[in-house]
Amino acid sequence: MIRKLKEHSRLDHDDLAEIRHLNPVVRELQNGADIIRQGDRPHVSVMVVEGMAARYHILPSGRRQYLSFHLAGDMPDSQCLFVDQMDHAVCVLGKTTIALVAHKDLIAAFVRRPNFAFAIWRETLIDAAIFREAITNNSGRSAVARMAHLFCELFYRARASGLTRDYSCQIPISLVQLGEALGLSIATINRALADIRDHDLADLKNGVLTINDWSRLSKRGEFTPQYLHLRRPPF
Amino acid sequence: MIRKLKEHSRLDHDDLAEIRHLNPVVRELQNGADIIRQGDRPHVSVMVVEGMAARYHILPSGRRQYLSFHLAGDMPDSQCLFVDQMDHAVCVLGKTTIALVAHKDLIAAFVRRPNFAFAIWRETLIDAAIFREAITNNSGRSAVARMAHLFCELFYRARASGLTRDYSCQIPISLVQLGEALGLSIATINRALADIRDHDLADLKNGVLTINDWSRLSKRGEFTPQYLHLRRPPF
DNA sequence: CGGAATGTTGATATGCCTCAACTAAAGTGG
DNA sequence: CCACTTTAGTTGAGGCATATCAACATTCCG
Repeated sequence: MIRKLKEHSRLDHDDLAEIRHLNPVVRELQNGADIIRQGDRPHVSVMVVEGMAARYHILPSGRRQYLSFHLAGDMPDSQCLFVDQMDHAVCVLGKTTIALVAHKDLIAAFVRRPNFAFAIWRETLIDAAIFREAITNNSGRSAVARMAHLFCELFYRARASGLTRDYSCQIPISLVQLGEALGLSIATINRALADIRDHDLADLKNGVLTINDWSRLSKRGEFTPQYLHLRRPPF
Repeated sequence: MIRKLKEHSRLDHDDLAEIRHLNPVVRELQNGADIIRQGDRPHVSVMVVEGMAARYHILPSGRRQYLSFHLAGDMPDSQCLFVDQMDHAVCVLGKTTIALVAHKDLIAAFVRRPNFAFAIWRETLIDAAIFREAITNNSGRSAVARMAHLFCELFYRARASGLTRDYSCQIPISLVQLGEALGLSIATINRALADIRDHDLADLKNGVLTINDWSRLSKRGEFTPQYLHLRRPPF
């Protein structure tokens, strides 16, 4: 968490002490398990320790819309710290370990160390920037461009967090989930992935995302990483 | 601003005093004028006093993607309080009056009154919820449903802020802008609006949105207002 | 009064969806 | 260990919603 916050914020010694003083409960969850459901009134906050998590909406029709994906170090429910009721759900992808901290402990820490609060606040604002980018991605781009953009974002964030090895990282997302994230049918998803694979841009197989040509892939997806607001970009 | 914050947060006497102590600069802008551009490094924060504002992305191709709309009382750039550089732009719709407050004054107030900070933070989280809803809206719904949903959201928020008269409110958005918000061509927008009009659900004409049948309109757009997190829903 | 911006409508093209069949891989029980 | 089921991925054919292009009507505004 500290590493993650330092990616975008400056924290002094007392801030770090305050953070180390929080005492989280750690839990391991199986692939697909929900951390929080739509409508819940959570009193704890979640951090991903290992694995991935994702936010999603459930529509009246039962359709699922994935909203964002979260890597180790992310707080996938930071968005509900100051909001009574969940307007979306959060689940894990693959076997995932999470840490839980009570809201009241966090808020007490915020009051003592405003700088810590501002760092988490900034984190929630970057999440919002990612949402905005998703609006643009899913509204105006072709299937292939959408997928390329998502791959770029995931790989870029993974790399910034030191979760990549060479040009690969663990992204245990199925094609169905990819479709539910990008607002495309599974048939289209498959063909778009085949296209990206055939052009030697990238590949997603058995939960591993591999980038073959970053430059062409990011061009294909119109990916410009400013919106991630990282202090030290990995590229 | 106080009225607006009270829609979702509780503030005590000292918080209110702190807010009244801020001294904003007021400016009036003409239709379409930019408040902030993508790439700017703002050191002031903006509030809409009268009229409307909108966030948008500019893509390399020149295409514009509107991300959200903001009514009187909203802070359309709350999202960049703790972020160095704007990843999106903000413009006004129609003739609009805004108030500017320096970031450093706001942050000083946050440190003195954490509760005020939490209220603004909550405001930014509700903005994020609106972004999430836009992802879902633009990804999975038909043209008519998207438009119905947007009309519902705008009217609902306007009503919560006391900006409606009977079943009408001022929404000075052109069809082109509607298309750039919903990710649809202008031809489709026009036909979708005609459909909504012909079914007597709502109408948007000369910058005035009129709701004719709230129940059927909200059904058509799958509109469920929980994500707006209002303490006292207007319906 | 003229020009620009905005809104309207029709014809055609196309990207994506739906449906359906099939293959491959992963988990399950005998 | 193998048959059996389930889940994930692949591919083709046809239809439909929306894009694109084009012409025209209307309103706004100097």
